[in-house]
Amino acid sequence: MASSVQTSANRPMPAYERIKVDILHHIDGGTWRPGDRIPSENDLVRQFGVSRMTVNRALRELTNDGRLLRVPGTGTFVAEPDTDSGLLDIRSVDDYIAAHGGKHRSEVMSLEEVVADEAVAALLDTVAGVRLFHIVMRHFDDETPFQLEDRYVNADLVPDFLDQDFNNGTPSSYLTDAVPVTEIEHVIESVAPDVDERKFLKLDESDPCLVLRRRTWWNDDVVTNVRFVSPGHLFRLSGRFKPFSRQ
Amino acid sequence: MASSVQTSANRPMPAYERIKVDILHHIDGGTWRPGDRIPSENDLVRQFGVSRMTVNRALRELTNDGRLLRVPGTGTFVAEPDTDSGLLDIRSVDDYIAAHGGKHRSEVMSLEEVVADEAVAALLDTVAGVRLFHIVMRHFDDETPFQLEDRYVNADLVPDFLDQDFNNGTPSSYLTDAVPVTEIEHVIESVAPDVDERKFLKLDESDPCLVLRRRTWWNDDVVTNVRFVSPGHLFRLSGRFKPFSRQ
DNA sequence: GGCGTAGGTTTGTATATACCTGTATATACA
DNA sequence: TGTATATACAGGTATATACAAACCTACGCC
Repeated sequence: MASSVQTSANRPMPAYERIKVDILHHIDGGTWRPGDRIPSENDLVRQFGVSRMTVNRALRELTNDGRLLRVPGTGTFVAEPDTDSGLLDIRSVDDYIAAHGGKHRSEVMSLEEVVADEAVAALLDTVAGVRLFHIVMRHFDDETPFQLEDRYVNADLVPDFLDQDFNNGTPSSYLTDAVPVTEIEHVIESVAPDVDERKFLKLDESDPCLVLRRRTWWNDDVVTNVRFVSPGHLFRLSGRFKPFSRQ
Repeated sequence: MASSVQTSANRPMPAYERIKVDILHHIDGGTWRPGDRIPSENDLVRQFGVSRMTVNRALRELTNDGRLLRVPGTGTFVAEPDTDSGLLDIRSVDDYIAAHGGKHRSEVMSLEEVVADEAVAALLDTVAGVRLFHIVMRHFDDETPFQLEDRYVNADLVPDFLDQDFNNGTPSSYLTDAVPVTEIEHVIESVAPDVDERKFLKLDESDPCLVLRRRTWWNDDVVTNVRFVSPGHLFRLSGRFKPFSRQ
C-alpha cells in the first residue's frame, strides 16, 4: 500500500515522496543495513530519472527524520536505529517487551461497538452519536501484568477493527498497517492507580503508574484515542531528537 | 547571537537559515501574531533578494516545525502555539507555571563546581575527572513545591554558569540562551519519591512523581544533564508531532 | 440578486544548472 | 618512505524557470 504511487487521497505521490518510500523499503526490508552506504545522489538521479534537487530533498528529509546520515565528500549512510523510544513514535508493546528480553502475551477484556456520548466524542474530536469501537485489554510480560490499554477507534476509518484477533497482534500494530497516520499527540502523566487498575496490574496503592494517552490523526480525523497504564517500575519512555526552532 | 549571520562554526549562515531566523524574530517578537498572514513567497523574494526556491525552503521547514501554516492559493500564516508541551522542546518551568496561571519562585539549594566521578561522567558522556557544575534547586508554584531540579553542566561549554542568579531566571532559560542546542534526549519515568524528595516536595509515600531526565548536546558534546522530579498531580508532558517515517 | 467564469495570486512540485566546501584517491616528487 | 599536489567525487546551497493546483475576486450575464 505504501509502495503505491497513489496517496490515500488518490492523488499522485510526489517524486520526492516516492524516493523516500523506496529508500525506507530498502532499510526496513533489510537490504540496506545500518551503517551501509547507499547510492549517491547522482546514482539515484539516474536510477529514478529525476533531478538531483529532487533526490536531495528526499535524502535531506530522511536525514532530518534520523533515518540517514550524510557526510559531505563521502556519502550517505543508513543511520543506526534508536536504542529505545516510544516518545516520538508508535512502538507496539510487544516490541517494547521483546526489546527488553521479555515474552509478550495479551488478553482482550472487552471489544465492542459503542455509540459515543459527549465525553467519549470529545476524545475523538467528534460529536456524540457516532459509531466507535472500544477495546479494553491487558498486556503481559510473561505472567507479569505490564500494561492496560483502553482504546477507542474511529469506526468509519477502520471498519474491520472488530474482526481482528487481538490476542495475537496488538491494536497498535494493526492500526499502523491499516491507516496512514499524519499526526500524533502524546500526553504523559504519572498517577496513582485506581482500584481497578491496582487489581488488573497487581499493584499496591503506593506503586506509581505511567499513563500515556495517544491520539493519532489521518488528516483532520482522529483515528484512535488510547490510554495506556503501566507500572512505573516496568515502563519508561524516551526519545532523542533535534530541537524545534521555537526560541 | 542567533541573529548573527555567522554560525557558531564561523561559517556563513545559509540564506534559507537567515530567512527562518528573521521570520522567527517577527513571531517571537510579537510583530506577527498567531493567525496573522505573513508576506507571500514573492514578497519575501523581493525583500531578501533571493530566489523563490530559497524562500520556499525556509517556509517549508518552518511549517514542518509547526511554526507556520500554509494554504495553497491563499497564503502563509503564523501557527497557533501548542497549548502545552514540554515533550519535544525545552520549556522552562516558570513558563509552564505561568501558562497554568501560577506564580513561579525558585530556591537554589546548592550550586558548586565538582570533579566528575565515573557515574557522573557517564551522565555527560565524558570521562571521570572533568570539571562540572552541579546545581540542585527547587521550584515553587506560589508556595507549593512544584519541581526538584538536579543538574550537571559542562563547565567548558558554559564557563559563566556559576555566576548566574538562579533565584531569578531558571537554568533552562539561561542555557538555551547561552549555548545552541543541536540535539535533545528525554527519558520519562513514573516513580515513587524517595525520602528526600518526599520532604522537599511535601509529598506522601503514595504520591507518584513524574521524572524527566534531559540531556542536550551541542554537536558531539553534552551541554547539560538534568533530572526533574515533579508531583504527578501537578505536572504533565505533552506534544503533538508528525510521525517519523520509521515503518 | 444570483450565478458562472476568467484571470490573477499563492503555494506545491520539479527541473537544469552552477558554484562551493569537504573527502578520498592517485600521482609526482623529495 | 613520506609528503605534496592534482583530480574526481561527495554533499550543501542557491538560482532561474516552469507548470500545476487551490483559492479569491471581479466582472458580466441572466
